[in-house]
Amino acid sequence: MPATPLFRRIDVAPAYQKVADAIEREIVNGRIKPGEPIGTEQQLVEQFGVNRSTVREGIRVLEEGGLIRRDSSRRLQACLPRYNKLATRLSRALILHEVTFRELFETSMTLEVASVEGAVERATDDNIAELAGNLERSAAVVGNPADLAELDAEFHLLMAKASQNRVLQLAREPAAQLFFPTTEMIVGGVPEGGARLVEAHRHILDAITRRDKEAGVLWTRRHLQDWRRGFEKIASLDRSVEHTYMEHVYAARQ
Amino acid sequence: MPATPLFRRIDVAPAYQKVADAIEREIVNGRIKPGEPIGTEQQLVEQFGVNRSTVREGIRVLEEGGLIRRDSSRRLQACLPRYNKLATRLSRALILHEVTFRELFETSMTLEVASVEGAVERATDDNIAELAGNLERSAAVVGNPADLAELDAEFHLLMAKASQNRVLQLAREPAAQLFFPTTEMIVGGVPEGGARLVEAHRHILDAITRRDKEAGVLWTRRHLQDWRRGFEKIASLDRSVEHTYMEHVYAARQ
DNA sequence: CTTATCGGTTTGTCCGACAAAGCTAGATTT
DNA sequence: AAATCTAGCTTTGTCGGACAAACCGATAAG
Repeated sequence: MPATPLFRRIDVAPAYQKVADAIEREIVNGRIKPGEPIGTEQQLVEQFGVNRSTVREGIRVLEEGGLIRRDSSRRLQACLPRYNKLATRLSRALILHEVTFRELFETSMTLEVASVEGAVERATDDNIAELAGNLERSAAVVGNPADLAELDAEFHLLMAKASQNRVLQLAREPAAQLFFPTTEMIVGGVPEGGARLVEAHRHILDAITRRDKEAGVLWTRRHLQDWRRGFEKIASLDRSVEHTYMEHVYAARQ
Repeated sequence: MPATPLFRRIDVAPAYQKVADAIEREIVNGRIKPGEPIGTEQQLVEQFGVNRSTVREGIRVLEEGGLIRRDSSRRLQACLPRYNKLATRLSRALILHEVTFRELFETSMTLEVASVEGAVERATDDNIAELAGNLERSAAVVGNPADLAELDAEFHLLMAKASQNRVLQLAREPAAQLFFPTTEMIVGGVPEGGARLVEAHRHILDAITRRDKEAGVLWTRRHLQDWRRGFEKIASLDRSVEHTYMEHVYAARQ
């Protein structure tokens, strides 16, 4: 064998991958727009000249990647990758990498503060109405940790939406998916926890309405610091998210 | 038919999905550790009692999700989802959602500042050595926009790594993948652009070494503001990333 | 000790088939 | 004529079996 090979490994991507790539190209280039049909499996079989099993493997790849989906009648169509579907996989990755709540907290602090700053600058009346609706519902379930935790997650999601920054929305989602499920156990474990949470939301929304960035940031920080204090009463910030979930969150649900 | 149905649609996930879910569960809760073999397709066929085509569709789903991969000999094994593989999907999603460079810039500013703060607090000697190595190589190619752009992206990646915060590393990657490819055209288009970039990196690294957070943040902001000024000379911040890439980045490469 | 050879596995692909669910259009009822 | 029903066609999800190419391990030959 020559010291330097004359030919480099010729890379024959498997057929199902080529099928997936070909369809992906059409979508990413915009030749197939979101919502438009891709065609039936049989049509793809004819167009690509491969077996239906092969086509189906390619379809699974794209489906999991969020580029195509099946509509109500299971026909294939292109779609815009939904953030939270992708974020779910990222959250899973974070768990497997055994990140700690300290990392999660630090990053969420950064991203939530950025969210509120954006929201103060650019929230529309609709955004504010949505936040107000959330606040109202939260106030009504202040004694119910499970419902309140869900509404808390929604509040922060709406705040990110109000920032009108989709990159930020996307960036915060994986961390948020891991961060906010803990709210339930924290609110439940601290007396007055629910009331403090709603109070903080009220101040944040007020700051957004008055376009008062300083107040918005201040109350967001306080709100998250509250979370942190509550968390440290029941678990260590430096243990992995995975272990903590195993012991507290999942345990509580059984 | 009764006005309100007595039973709601029972949701039978397709078999390939159940296969994927079952394997995913084993990996996520640690019964199969990264690197461990999953078994051959035939074994999975026997264990799940479904057809091989069905198993293969499930495998595609997990493979695309980054939870399993095939080693050199194509045997299946569990693996840790690689951030940047997932980040690629997210970047694609951002393009399809037609985000603007303004959103990208704003979020990157937030995340890079958070990175440098973390790096100032927690960078190890190894991190600093890596950054110093990058700086040295950058200084050597200051006149070559393409190489310099690549090293710039690496510098910021190393900075995130030095923050010791994996959640932050993950959160910044999708934006970074879209943000930094533009550096080349900016450095190339502004006289002294390369020198200013290296100078900024030098100050940032210096601040990290001296644990001077204020200076680190200051120079990171300046560095990104430079990028922004350069960018605005050649394109609008408010146009979508997709269109801008079409016109500038891809065009320049042909 | 290296090279060559040869089964046995495993993957990637193909073919053909069928039940269940959805859709369509003609037939039937009101 | 409009609404409803029904039967047939289409499409998906799943299955069984098949085969070539690549890979692995071990044994035989140089």
